[in-house]
Amino acid sequence: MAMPTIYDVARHAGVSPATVSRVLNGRSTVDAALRERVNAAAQQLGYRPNSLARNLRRSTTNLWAVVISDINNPFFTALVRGVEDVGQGLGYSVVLCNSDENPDKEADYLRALLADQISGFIVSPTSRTENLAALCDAGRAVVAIDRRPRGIAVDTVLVDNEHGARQATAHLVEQGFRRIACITGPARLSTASRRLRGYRAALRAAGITPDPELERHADFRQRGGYAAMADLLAIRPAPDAVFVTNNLMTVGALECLADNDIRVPDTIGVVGFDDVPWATFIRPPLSTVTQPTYELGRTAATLLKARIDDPDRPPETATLRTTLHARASSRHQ
Amino acid sequence: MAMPTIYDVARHAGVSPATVSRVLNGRSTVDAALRERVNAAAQQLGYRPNSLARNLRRSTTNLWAVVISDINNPFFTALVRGVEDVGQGLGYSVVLCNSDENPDKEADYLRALLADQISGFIVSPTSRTENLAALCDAGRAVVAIDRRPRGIAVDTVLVDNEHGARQATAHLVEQGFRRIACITGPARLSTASRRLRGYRAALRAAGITPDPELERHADFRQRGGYAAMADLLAIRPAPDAVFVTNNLMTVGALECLADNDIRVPDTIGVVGFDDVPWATFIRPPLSTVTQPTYELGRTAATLLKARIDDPDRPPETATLRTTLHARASSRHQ
DNA sequence: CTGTTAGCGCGTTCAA
DNA sequence: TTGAACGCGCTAACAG
Repeated sequence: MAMPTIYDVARHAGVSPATVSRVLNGRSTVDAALRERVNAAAQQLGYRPNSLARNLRRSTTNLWAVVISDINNPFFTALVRGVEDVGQGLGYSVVLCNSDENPDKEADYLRALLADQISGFIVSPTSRTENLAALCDAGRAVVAIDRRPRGIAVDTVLVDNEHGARQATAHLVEQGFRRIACITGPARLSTASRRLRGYRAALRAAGITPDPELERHADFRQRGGYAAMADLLAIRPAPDAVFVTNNLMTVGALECLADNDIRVPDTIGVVGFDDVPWATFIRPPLSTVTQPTYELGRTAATLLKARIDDPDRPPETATLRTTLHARASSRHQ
Repeated sequence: MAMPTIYDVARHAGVSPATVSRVLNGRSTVDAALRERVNAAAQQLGYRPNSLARNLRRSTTNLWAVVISDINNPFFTALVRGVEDVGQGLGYSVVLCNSDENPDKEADYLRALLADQISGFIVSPTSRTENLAALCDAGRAVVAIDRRPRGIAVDTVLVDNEHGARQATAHLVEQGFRRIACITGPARLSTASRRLRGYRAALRAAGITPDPELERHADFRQRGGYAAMADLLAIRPAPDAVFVTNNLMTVGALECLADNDIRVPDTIGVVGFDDVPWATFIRPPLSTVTQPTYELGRTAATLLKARIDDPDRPPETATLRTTLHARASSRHQ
């Protein structure tokens, strides 16, 4: 029942363990006949190299860690899928950790993972960048995703948040909305501030002065979106449209509007950020700015692999584009 | 920059590596003064045991693998969260694999993971149970989740699918619907067949003979739900209600109804299975049968730990209850 | 091109 | 109670 070792295979094939190792890793060239015998023996015994031993020897693992800040957010899980697909293809397994946007939790995870000889990290960093810096100092391959870590040179994968927010807001302006509100995330996160900046830029470009009263910082979660929307509804004169800068807060905002029997888009036009599966079948269908989520994950994985293969390459930032899907929720009557 | 080893700590504390090991694992009793010195040295050096070496020596890992069949399904990701929370608390890391409902892919993963010395498996098994059986034969701790693996004794965590389906269907009957259709999953999956069975049982209990024409087997995904719904709409006389047995297919069914301008619940009443974040704010709010998803994960993790601690305990099946949330989508006019 | 040897870092014998 | 020595399974040196 015990798994066969490389010695079993060697004995079975009448060669030395080193030769088996060479055949299995294809590092060095081995005589065709021997190679054949080794492969046959391995096959026959159902041999699989013990990755613990292999990794101890190589002092690295075939593990990648993805540390995201909200496992309940489909944006992050979709992204992880992109990472996994690339990672699997390259022989890596992926472990997923949920920092919950908590720098201490993030620090704990990273410290533990550091000891686990994890070979690569993909992190959506919390505001505190020391954690990430510590990883880099320890010489680990690191890619930041979704947010730009401040003051530290590391491979990074982002979307053009400012552009996406500008698209969304300009679309609302075009439709004829004038008092456009914005619900964005915590100011300390680059995603939140960039999207807010894009929103403001689009307004200015249309000759509208951004009104601070119409801007709300919430928590990127459903509850926060709900509260911010409720808050905005109390303003007089009321906003006639709202741009919500992530998926979960959009759920909350829509829930709030429904609870208050406010008609979309008649009373308030809505554009959300991120894709949601129900965008097309709710009534009215929801206008969204979508991120290439899966592609973000793939890109991060690719960058990570490049970093692992060449630790000295200059850090790179990949910026992907968002797409505006204009639907009925933002149609001006 | 290299991480300190147990030898470094030993030298620093003026003891032997064996003593350090003993202190750190608390197996054997060590003189208090020495223990103190060792702890101080470890602390000071920032020592973390190399889990590769430790695990090679112990020939096990601190890794759990969760093999689910659809990573795009929030049901599974929520479940994984429950597993992770318990696992982390016990010192395990969790790797996530996506079998995509493909027995071959499942087999590949499990074979690979077997070689990785993974200490515990939580699997939502595809129809083919040999894969699971192989794991058990190899003496690994295994818990099946969501589906009942046929012909193999293994710890299992389920919900009472039949009960949940009966609840949903009985509720529709109570509301006055009479031609109630059911869109369920692939017949080979116990979840799909149990839910179908519960649906039929509820109809019979109400004196309605189940009509095979109103039963559809789809793929538990959005597209399949859409197609099945379209299919049902062509039937004459048309169904006046539909029970959809998972979240993704419910999205598809609702999308189909919206595309055809069919009013819910006026023309067709709808009850879905699984919770969805948008259930309450779409119009009409969606009636659902929800599973205690997170709790399912926690339960599986707890069972897994028990199995690891005592490989000889008799296999156990935990069955959790569903909850019916009756909302406007199933209100008879 | 192949075999022998050593050691990755740890936990666990066995003596003392 | 403590330390010395060994080996988990593998791969990278080094010889041959």
